[in-house]
Amino acid sequence: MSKYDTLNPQQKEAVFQCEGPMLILAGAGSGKTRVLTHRIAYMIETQGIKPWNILAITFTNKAAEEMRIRVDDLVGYGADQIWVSTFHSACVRILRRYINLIGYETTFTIYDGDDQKSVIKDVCKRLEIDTKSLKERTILGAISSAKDELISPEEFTRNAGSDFKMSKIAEAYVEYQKTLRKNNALDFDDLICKTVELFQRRPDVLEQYQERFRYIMVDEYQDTNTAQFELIHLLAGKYRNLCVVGDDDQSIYKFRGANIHNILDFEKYFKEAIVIKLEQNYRSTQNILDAANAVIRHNEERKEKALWTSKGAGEKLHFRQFDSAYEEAQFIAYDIKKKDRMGDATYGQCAVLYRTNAQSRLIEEQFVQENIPYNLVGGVNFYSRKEIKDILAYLKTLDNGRDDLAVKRIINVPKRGIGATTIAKVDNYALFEEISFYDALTAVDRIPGLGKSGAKLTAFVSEMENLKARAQVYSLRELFQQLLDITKYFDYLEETDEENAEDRIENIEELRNKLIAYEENAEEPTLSGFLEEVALVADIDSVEDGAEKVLLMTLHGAKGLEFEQVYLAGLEDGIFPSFMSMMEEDPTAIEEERRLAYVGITRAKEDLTITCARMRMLHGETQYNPVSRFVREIPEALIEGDEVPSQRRSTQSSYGSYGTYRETGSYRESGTYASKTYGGSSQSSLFLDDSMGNVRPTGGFGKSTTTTGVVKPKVTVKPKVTAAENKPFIAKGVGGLTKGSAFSTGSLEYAEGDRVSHIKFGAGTVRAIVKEPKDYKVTVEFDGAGTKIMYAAFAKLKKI
DNA sequence: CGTACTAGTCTTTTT
DNA sequence: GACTAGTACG
Repeated sequence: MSKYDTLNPQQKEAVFQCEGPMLILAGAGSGKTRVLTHRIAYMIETQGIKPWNILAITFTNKAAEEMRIRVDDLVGYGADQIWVSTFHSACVRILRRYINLIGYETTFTIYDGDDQKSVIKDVCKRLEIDTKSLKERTILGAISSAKDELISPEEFTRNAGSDFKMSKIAEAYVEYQKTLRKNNALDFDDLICKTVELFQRRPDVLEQYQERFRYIMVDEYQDTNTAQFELIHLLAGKYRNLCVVGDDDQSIYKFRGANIHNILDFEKYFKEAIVIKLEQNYRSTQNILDAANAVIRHNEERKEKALWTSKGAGEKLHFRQFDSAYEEAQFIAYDIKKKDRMGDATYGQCAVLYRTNAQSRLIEEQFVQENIPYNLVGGVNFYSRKEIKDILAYLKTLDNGRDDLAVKRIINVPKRGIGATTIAKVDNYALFEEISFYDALTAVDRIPGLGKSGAKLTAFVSEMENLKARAQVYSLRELFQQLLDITKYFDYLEETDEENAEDRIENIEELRNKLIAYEENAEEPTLSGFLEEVALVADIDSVEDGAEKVLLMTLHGAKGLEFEQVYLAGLEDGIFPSFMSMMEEDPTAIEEERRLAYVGITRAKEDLTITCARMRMLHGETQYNPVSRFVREIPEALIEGDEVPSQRRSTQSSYGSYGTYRETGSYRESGTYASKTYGGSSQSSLFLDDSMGNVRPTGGFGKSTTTTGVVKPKVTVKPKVTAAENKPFIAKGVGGLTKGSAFSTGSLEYAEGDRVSHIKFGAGTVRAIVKEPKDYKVTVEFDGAGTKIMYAAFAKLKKI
């Protein structure tokens, strides 16, 4: 009896084949981690492969940790010699050693999103880029995509050609990269592409790592971007022992540069590759799998596969549609509470998944009210809180004086009477002398025009130098305490932000705990080491296992996890799939959303409850959404609960609510199906048609539909709710739903032949205007985007 | 130089 | 609606 006997035939095939390239297409819940860990064990125990020749790469620290633990369990010895690491931390480790070969210092700092933002802001100011017409986030997005694709500033500039916007972005990219280098800093994307650059420029270094990592395994391969792909291929280039595991159906990070073709075309790059499909699912019931399969089948771009299980059909999926997002949240809280009370499930077995972080709030409120313990993943990252960033900026300043951003952040926090003008003067001097901001501070007497402020700067510097000196002799936790003492940071919090001071101090204590934990666990604890660890954590990494708490998180956050009881909330067209994806002409945008739906469904082991709301508030607007198309893609026979308007009806009827919806929906520019923006008089058929499901009596609106103790809110079918009935009712609203619904037909300010502008497509000429019962249909020939037909109410065209 | 108010933006997802 | 950055004023 060996540990390998429990594997199924496909898993065995994957485990026993250690040499050469291999693609494992591992469906959700098919035991891929098991395969990877067993494969590692097999290599070491029976193939005599040295542990230090093995590299296993994952995307999150949590996944890496989990794999490490399981490998430790399986392999008696030497497991600690295996590199089990995320892309980012593996690269940091390599760069800390060799980045000096490509012009950085090995003490580089890592910039997070906020840091990037301040840099780009500064860059825009210097280059006099008008951030109204070219947003910072647009520029950063472009830079990030460029790096994902390994496009250098120079190449980007060449590609930009004479295009005004692109060449502006190119300028910004050049300047941004210069600034980072000057600050001896790398952003997240740099970590990957600088490593690639290192390998490309220094074949000797590459070879050293090729020799070291003779056996490479990559998890979640479908999420790799071009830079990561290149990195892996360079490393595996010599021995070609590359085993990638992934599921094209779970590729959900396109926006982050993930290239689904990395997995779809693996066999093209490695012709000799062995391909193994793992289709037996050990996680979910047949009903859940059938639902998942039914949904994902609608995607064109995928490798055909179908999950199956030896488990029984199990419970049917549950579907509930509510009048408001408030009631939806209420139901979820009640339902989970009921399961707990009835002994059907514990809180720790439940998870609520949603598309956007904003949706968590209502659910959280209900959980608080019902005293349900929960854990929220995501949202405002712990490390991006003000007080945490301040303390970290201090630590960075002590660790690496070259990080200008960090120094500027804390030079006047707590207040030291050092203002913007003084900082600007020092900055100018630093720029002129080509030294760091902090170095300029140490040469105060040479900076002209400082006046009295000079003394304040000197005081700050000696404070820092004092601490730096102590850092040499004291432990990290002692240094932490002295930092707090010397800066009187807690006093500062209490003076400036009385209300939240307690929470903020608590957060700092939490940071202290992390630092202490690091100091105790690390082999050779250093300040740099701690800052690095902190820089590379994801939200999901800090989720405690075994806590009896309901988990609340986005669908993205849930990938790789599983729960007995899963609630998918907000399954509405416009929320999930998102407006953004519905507006894209490119059909792959919806396919990506569908994969996300597939990920969501397959998280459930026993029970899946899908909910949605007819009406919800989003950035201050009331919005009406029909049931998500993804729900309609699930066969009726698998679902119970409220009626799901069928897919067939929605696609075949030319006048049905979905037909209308889709037609107009695809032309929407931005915002919502808000009462505010929707023109026309047919809103009742658009939004509240009872064919979409059951419309509940308006009287129950906002009030508790769930009477005490009874968890199942009854749904009464009402023949039809007219807009007139519905309108005043929305205007009143409950729970913050106070915005009125000012429906307006909106007369057109333009005519045929006029020049108009559109937020997304830019300038164009109106070719035709056709009046339709509920709106004007406008044909516009755009200068840069071709001819589009759109509804006036949605297009928000401006005459120019 | 620091504070208080206003305007603008945001909300798709994140290592 | 909430948060943040920018501006005007003391």
